[in-house]
Amino acid sequence: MEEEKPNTDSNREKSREKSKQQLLDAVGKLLRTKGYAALKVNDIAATAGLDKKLIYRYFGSTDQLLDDYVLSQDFWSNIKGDKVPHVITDGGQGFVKDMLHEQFDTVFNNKELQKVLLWRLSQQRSSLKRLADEQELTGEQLFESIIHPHFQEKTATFRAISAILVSGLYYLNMTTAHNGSIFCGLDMASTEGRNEIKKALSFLIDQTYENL
Amino acid sequence: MEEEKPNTDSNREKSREKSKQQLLDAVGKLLRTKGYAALKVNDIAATAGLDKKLIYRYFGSTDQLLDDYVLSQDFWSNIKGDKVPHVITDGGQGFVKDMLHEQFDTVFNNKELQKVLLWRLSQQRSSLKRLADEQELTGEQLFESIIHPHFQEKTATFRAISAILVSGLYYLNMTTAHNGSIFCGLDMASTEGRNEIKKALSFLIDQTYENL
DNA sequence: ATATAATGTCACTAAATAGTGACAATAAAA
DNA sequence: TTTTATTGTCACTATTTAGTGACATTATAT
Repeated sequence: MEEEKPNTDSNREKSREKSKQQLLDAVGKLLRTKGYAALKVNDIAATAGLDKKLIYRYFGSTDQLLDDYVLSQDFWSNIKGDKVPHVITDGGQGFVKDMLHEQFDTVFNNKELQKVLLWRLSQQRSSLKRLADEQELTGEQLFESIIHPHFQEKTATFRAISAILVSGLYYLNMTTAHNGSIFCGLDMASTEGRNEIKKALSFLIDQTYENL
Repeated sequence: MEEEKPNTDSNREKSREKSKQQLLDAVGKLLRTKGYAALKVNDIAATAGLDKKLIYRYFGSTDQLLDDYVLSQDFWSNIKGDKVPHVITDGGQGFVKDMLHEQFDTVFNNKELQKVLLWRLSQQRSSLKRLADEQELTGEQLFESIIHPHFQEKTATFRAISAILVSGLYYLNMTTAHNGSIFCGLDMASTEGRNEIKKALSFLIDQTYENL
């Protein structure tokens, strides 16, 4: 029977925690390098250099290990809303622009995040759903504290614009990672191509703030 | 040895072609209902009501059957550039808007297309790559014949804007199909939510034509 | 020192999966 | 009618996969 142990500092406890961590790390490594489809018990155990039996003993099931992994990571730490400036005089225009640019680069540079986005589109999994829900919550705070005061009854349209832009960033980066990197004639793997996207983002946000 | 047969109208030929078609249809059905990950020989054969041996005999391999399937479909028929009006007086503003709206609805209503988009993001497969390349070609004609004459040296930015909008439509529809359907607080499965997206698309395109 | 309980290893089962060889049934050709 | 070639069926192999029971090893408690 698996029971919660008091967190003594015994060798056994350390050993157990080390093994658990090795297994969680193996999940991350496989996810980054081969994607969610490669997350199979045998491979995870092999990658961790441990016996798969331990997965069942420590996590109950492969599914639980995967959920534990997802919940243990903070994929959005770079993006989260805790960077909201305290004083906002432009209705959030500068902040939103910066956030989108940063999000675009973060997803580009974070292979694991890309794989998670794809995973989330491909499989039903409660922990991934929860990720999405948490993101929605963070976004909601933003809309309520910054966007709504500025755009008032136009907030819904601003939401739609945000939805399109954010989704666009996700998809473009996923496409780049896997297929050829040309989209609408722009090379999404090149600095020039990506700068065009950033220019476009800035333009669209500026237009929205000026004319919505 | 598999050799090309003259297209006689013999019973054998008909039988063979019927079986091949049943197998191709089974691929489509599985793709629509369960996604690309469910495209396994045993399941395809079972869905077709035929022996899997025939897959190898008629297509050489499962891979080849899948490629044949992809190439046999015209996923973009609803969207293709053959709807370009002959006389354009607004630099394509109306046409581009209509196209995006239509594309948004088409992807939403076409489960198979959604699965193909996901497949394309998830696996390397020459036939899928070719799909993407063909789409690029169609787009290129549009950019050269309509967009460039109007936007001139700003064409690259317009490309970037298109890239963002089109990707956004793809991702939003994929997200809707699989996860919860709330994105940026809008319900992408509801008419209201989708209308907000369309309003936003129109707004962004109009702004681009007026102020880029 | 001995007993107990936990970690970790190994060999196994069972199911799913891809692919193939042998052969029956039958259409077309001789 | 006999021969030939093709369609379609079936049983089989080999591999991969998830999961488990038995047991050795070792740390902790008595």
